[in-house]
Amino acid sequence: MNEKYFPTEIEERQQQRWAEAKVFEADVDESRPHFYCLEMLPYPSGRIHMGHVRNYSIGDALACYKRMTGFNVLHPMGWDAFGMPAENAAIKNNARPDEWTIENINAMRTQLQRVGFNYDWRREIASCTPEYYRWNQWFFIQMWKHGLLYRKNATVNWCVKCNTSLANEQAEGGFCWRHEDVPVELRQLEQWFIRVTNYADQLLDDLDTLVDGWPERVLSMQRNWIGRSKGAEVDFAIDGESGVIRIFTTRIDTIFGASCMIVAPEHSLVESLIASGKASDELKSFVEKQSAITKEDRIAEGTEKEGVNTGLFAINPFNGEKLPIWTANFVLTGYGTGAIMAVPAHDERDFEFCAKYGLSIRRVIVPAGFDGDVNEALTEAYTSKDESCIVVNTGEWSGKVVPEAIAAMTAYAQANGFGEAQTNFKIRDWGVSRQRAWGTPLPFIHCATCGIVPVPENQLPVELPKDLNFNTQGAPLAEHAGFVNVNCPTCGAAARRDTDTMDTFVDSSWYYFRYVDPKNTELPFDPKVAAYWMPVDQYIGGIEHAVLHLIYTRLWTKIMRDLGLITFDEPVKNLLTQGMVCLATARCEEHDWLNPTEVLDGKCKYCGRDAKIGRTEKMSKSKKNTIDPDEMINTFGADTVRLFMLFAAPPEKDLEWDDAAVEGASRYLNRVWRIIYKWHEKGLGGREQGVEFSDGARRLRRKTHQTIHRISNDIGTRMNFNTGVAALMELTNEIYDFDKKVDEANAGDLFALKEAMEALVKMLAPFTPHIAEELWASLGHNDLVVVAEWPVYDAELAKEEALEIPVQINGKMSGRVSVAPEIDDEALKQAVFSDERIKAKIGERQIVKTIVVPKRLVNIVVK
RNA sequence: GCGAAAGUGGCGGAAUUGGCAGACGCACCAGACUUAGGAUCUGGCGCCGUAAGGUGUGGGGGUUCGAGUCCCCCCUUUCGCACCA
Repeated sequence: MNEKYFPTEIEERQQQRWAEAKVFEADVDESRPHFYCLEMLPYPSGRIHMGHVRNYSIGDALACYKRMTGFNVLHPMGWDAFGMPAENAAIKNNARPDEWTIENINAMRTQLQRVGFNYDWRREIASCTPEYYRWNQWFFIQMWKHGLLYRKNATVNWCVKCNTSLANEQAEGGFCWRHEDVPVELRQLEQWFIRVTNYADQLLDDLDTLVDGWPERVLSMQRNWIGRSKGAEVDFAIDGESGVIRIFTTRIDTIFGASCMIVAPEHSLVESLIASGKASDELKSFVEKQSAITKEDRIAEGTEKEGVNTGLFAINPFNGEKLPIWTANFVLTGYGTGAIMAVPAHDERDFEFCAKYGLSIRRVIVPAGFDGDVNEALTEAYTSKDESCIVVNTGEWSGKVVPEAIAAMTAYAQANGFGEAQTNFKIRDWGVSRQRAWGTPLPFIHCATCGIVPVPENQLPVELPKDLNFNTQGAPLAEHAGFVNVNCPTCGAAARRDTDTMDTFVDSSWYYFRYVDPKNTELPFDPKVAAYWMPVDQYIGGIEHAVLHLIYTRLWTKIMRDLGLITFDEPVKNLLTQGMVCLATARCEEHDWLNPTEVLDGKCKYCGRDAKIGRTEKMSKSKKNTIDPDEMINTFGADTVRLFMLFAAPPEKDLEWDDAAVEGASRYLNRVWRIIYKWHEKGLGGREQGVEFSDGARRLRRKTHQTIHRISNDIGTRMNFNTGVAALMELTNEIYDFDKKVDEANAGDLFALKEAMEALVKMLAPFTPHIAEELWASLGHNDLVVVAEWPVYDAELAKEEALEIPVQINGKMSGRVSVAPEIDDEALKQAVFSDERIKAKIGERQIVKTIVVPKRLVNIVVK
């Protein structure tokens, strides 16, 4: 053992020992409980960043702890290796995307290995390999056969920077998910879709089974995204015309309050009015104007409601009333039927619109016990969602409470053939085609006679050609004759391969199923092996995937269940969304974003202008507020970096990088090293039975066992690594205290010291495995600490010898009494009332009552 | 606007069920050792006060013997959703 702690040297050595001993390799073993610890796989961009290090340090600590407490732990890592940057690099540098990607993977794997993460590298996967993506193709063919995949000409989101279409989830708020400043365009395109809407109900309802294991934030984001709304569709006949307007409403009970109908400017009714020349000039120009505005602008906050009367009338099927038909900007074509009935009395938007255009307002809902005038003019919409509200002015349904009226009126509409119950969702089918070349080819062939024909399964994978030409205006795949031209598998005639590729979110929808059986050539995975490991016990990753990856992967699980591969409904039992790694930003007028080292005394290093230190923000290359993990590891060692990240904040909170605190973490490890080095030199002797323990030794043993108890809870149950580290620091401080007064001739003292140090080193292993391993060897062990048995908690030894019971008078702290730990309430009371200090404080006052919280506190109420 | 989470020293954060507020660390202060220290060790460190003591978990009210924790109102911050019919 070296006197000084040299992290980089020991880290490499210990990593080698682990690799040689293959201790992180796990296989099916029915004799032990199993635990699947999973972290979101990285995109091989070239370098790992601090966000990765944090994410993986959390998972690594948990995996190590679980392994040490007897679990068979699956802890894999892989690469989300298809995607745009590789293709862009190919275009820019005339490189090959596969080579670019593999180089990056190799570099990043080396980096991850330098941090010393305990992965089973045998199970590594890269989604860009044919061995992997052939199963994407296989899944698509199964989905096609089951009617879960279809092709349709549709309006899709298009990002000009990505030069491809995007799924709705990837175009939230009208901007591309990869390019936050690039608004998406709409294009008409023939596309592949996965029938998500078949699963919308399940995706929503099953969220209820995740409430204990998933953050509420993610659940509510998914609920919002799925956006189920239950209501009814109702047909309104058009006065003097054939055909009907079908509307969607969640409040059919308010239909007697309808003042007008409003259709979207794109509605077929408006189109046909214009086509037949019956539209007014005002209507025509309004529609023209609206079609020039994007949906996002049209529904942006503060946009005034505008509309035009079409001149037509609709007949309310419930009461025969004639209602003018309007078109307006706030009615959208993409939701419901693109047409609504406007009920101004009970909807804020409708109120605003009808008030503006002087349309009548009729109240049809009142609160329970309402005793005012039903026909008195409302000054604002009455929108109470209270189920006890009563329907009025509504013919035979008047007097019913809202839920009953909705049920009865929906039934009436259905019975009379002009409506039916209907559930609407915001979530849309998943558009999975991408017009890019670096992705999984779609395994379909377009034949002039046979239509769309799946590639026969025994011909999978459909491999991506390696000799694509990226310097072309068109699509590289479509221009590759060898790829495109093929014979139809059914009729044998000349046909064309589909030249789109799959959304890369397909790859990540099921990658962790592949880890359980990564070499399988018959199926994506062996259902039996998956049944052993899955579902994932703990998944750890960023919040940014709340409605992207995390909804797709839930969908995929349900599809795989329906394909008979698995039997469970949800893939992930527990989800932890870790916070971001942040750092202060600095900005100079001349040189834009500055690295903190480029700022000297608040001035830009280059030009001397004031450099404003801004707020802390997520580390990003563009803001130049990044810290390179490799540099930090070179300076402090991987253990220090990991310790800092786990200690500085609870995992779900954002973490601000703090150089001083990193040094603090380093100082702590040096402190542990020093005390163990000292006793390594002196020798601690062997364990001896039947020794007498001094007060100090008993105290240290107590702390040791209390710490074992605490940290097991902190890591295993609460996943609060920060308090776990704090507990280890306390134990270390206690060891230092004891070290000052230890009697080297006393076997009990040496035993207590050794016990404390061994426990400390073991408990450090999940956080700082390298130094723990090195110190474990110094303490005379030949086995590996990262797979050693977790220290055993002895409740007897952890018990306090005396309790300091706080005493309150009228709820105010007034002193303490020291009593035996097994004291009963009566004896505790006596001890308190015989305490001179307490007696003096009570003085002449009369004791009203005394509250005793057993073994914790006494409160005396006096007056 | 709706919904959720949060607000504790100079800072990051503890306080597991309503029971000693501020664990642990950073920064800072004082001292020791040293040729030297950005090493190490010892001590201090919420605020007011020399002290005794008082006061204190965003603000106000409440429940309770007792509230950072529970309830009501308000303020602030962050996040999500937002003409969704």
